Amino acid sequence: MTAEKLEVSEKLPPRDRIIAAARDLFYRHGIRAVGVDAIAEAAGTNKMTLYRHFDSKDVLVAEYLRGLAAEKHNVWSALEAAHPGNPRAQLEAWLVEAARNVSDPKSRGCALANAAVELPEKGHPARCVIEQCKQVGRDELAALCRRAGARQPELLADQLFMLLEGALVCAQSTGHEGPACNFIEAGRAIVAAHLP
Amino acid sequence: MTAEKLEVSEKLPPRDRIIAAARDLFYRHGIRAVGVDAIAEAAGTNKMTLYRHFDSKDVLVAEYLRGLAAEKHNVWSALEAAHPGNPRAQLEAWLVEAARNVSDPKSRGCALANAAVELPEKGHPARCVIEQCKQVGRDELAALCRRAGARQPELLADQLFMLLEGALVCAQSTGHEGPACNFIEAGRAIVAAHLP
DNA sequence: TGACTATGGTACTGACCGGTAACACCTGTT
DNA sequence: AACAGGTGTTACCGGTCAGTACCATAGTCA
Repeated sequence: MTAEKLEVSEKLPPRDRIIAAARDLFYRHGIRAVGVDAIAEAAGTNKMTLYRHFDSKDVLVAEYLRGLAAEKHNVWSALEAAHPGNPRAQLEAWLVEAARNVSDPKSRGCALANAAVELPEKGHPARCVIEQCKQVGRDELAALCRRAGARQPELLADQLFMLLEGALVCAQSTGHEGPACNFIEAGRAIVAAHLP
Repeated sequence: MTAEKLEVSEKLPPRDRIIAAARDLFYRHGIRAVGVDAIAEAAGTNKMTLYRHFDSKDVLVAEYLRGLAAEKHNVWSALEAAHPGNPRAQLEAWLVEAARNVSDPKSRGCALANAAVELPEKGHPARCVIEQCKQVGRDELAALCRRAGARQPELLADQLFMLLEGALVCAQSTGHEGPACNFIEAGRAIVAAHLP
């Protein structure tokens, strides 16, 4: 854990470097396992500067998750841009992209879901970020399923959503050679069963 | 976190009380969030007695998970006993039992999967317990799917396994009113698509 | 009675945690 | 030259963590 050298671009302002370091360390080792000292060191700065930008570790965690949620939100417009007016192709592309995440050997699951496991306290500032991001993701997926002509778009979206979350957590428990490697095949079968 | 009173049967030997307290606290608050002092206090004993029975916190964690894994293993014989010679009914009963876990408001997901999220270090003594338990569970489920006459029993088992893991983690992220409440409907649809 | 074992109680160590105080520096602006 | 704001550095605080030393007690068996 010590001497985590700064792999972060030097020219960025300290706040951005801290966020980048937090992303890396929180994701790889877990939120509770990483101290603010380690983050500051990996960011090439120190604890004082960190606390000048974030009131506490908890709000840094929330900010870290907010950044990830914002990036996830961009996925939907990217899908529309890649296959304009073709929701079925967008759904297939969503499956492919999700499978890529699942099978990535560096993957350690969904950072939001992992944070929900690590931070069960009801009032933690990160929890509203988690819940809102997951809710938005499911609703976007349901809208896509509806545009694709699914007979029960809400049910299809829930099935795919649970399948993806399950694949990501399976990859952490049983490794990437377990049930997770059947993710895309399972997803395609579910989609096919819902489309006329 | 302080003054977690001992809800543990008094007459059990200290080792059993410690395991029982660890189960409760580790599951509710997370493994890294609970110290050995809190476990000893909740067990009605003290830290010294705890360390006389467990070499370290890490082996206590492994023992805690081993106990859960052993209980999970009993589920399969219970299913066979409840519906002898009727694998399709066993599969439906498995779904019902899983849905009961998913929708339980006290549920905080699968303790094994949560531990895998909290303990990413490769050499942790808990990791082999987690991997073995999950592997056995999936294989038992696949065997049941085969007995039930599924056309692709391995694929069906992986689908159901991922669906369950996903439902459990969804319940922690988006609450029990999110996609998780469609678990049993989703599971039945998947099963129906695989049975002739 | 005496000896042995398991347990309880207290106090401690050394490390680490989140968070803060005080001060030096550097850079740009005017 | 004077100032101001953001940054770096060091040291510190109180608390908690995992783990241990030491001793007192209770029960059990001989």
